[in-house]
Amino acid sequence: MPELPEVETVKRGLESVLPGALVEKTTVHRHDLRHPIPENLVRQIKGSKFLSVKRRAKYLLLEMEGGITLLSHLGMSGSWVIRKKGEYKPQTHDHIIISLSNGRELVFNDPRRFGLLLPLETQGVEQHPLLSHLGPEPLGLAFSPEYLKESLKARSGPIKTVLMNQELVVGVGNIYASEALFRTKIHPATPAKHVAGRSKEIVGAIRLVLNDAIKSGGSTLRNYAQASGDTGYFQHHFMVYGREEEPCIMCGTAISRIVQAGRSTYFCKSCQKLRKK
DNA sequence: CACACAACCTGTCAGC
DNA sequence: TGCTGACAGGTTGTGT
Repeated sequence: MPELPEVETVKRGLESVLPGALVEKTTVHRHDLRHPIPENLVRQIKGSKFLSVKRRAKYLLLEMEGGITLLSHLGMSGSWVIRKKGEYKPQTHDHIIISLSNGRELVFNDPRRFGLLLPLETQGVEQHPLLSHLGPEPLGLAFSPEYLKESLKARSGPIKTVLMNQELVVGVGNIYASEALFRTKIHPATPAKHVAGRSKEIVGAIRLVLNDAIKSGGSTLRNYAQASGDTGYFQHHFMVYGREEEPCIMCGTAISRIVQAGRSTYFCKSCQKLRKK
């Protein structure tokens, strides 16, 4: 489920419940996620209080008392869900269950196990190898038209793939890259350097799409997106993603699907013409 | 260096 | 009904 809007939605859900809660008990059913969950995690956080919930790129950072931050990533299929104790019915692929002092349970479920949960030292956590190479936040000031222009100038790869590179800008994944490009009328296969001059539009479109999606509680395709168990509804606002063969909302032309770097890209071949330079 | 691609793992769905 | 292949919102290591 997880591009920036979905992770931001989960973050807000956790934020309303976690701060101030103490860890009473942690159960780990499976350790073998993308990185193995350290054996000492359970001991390490027992009795500790959650202080805050932050998001960096598509990562969640659960800051705890005692200088520990739980770094989490949802991968392709991960979810954090908060449930009232007693109402909890175990699900397949529930890998971690953290029982809290406020009558809730925090459950990490992840069928494909591309997700991540690592206890790190809060001090200098941004310097951790998983975070240190990340580019600017797309909704922050550092992601400026000037910055993007400079970044695109040197890249010959297709603009859609380049926008998904987390070293250039974080949080834009397969759905929102297609959606943002449709709004700029740029063909997804255009060499990035050819549209460096249109960085202002691209920045604007990315911000617009991500903000709209956050307002909608993210997109829910196959799994629950929100910590409450509710579904987001931005999927109903997709203009091109997943709409192959359906009419373009602007011109009626059938939406196309191509594969770029192994991922599906959706676009309108009439609205988004591929032009040479 | 920049880019394409496979791999990681499980579930679902279309087609035979 | 059961099998097979394609595909799924991400990231990383390897090869060219």
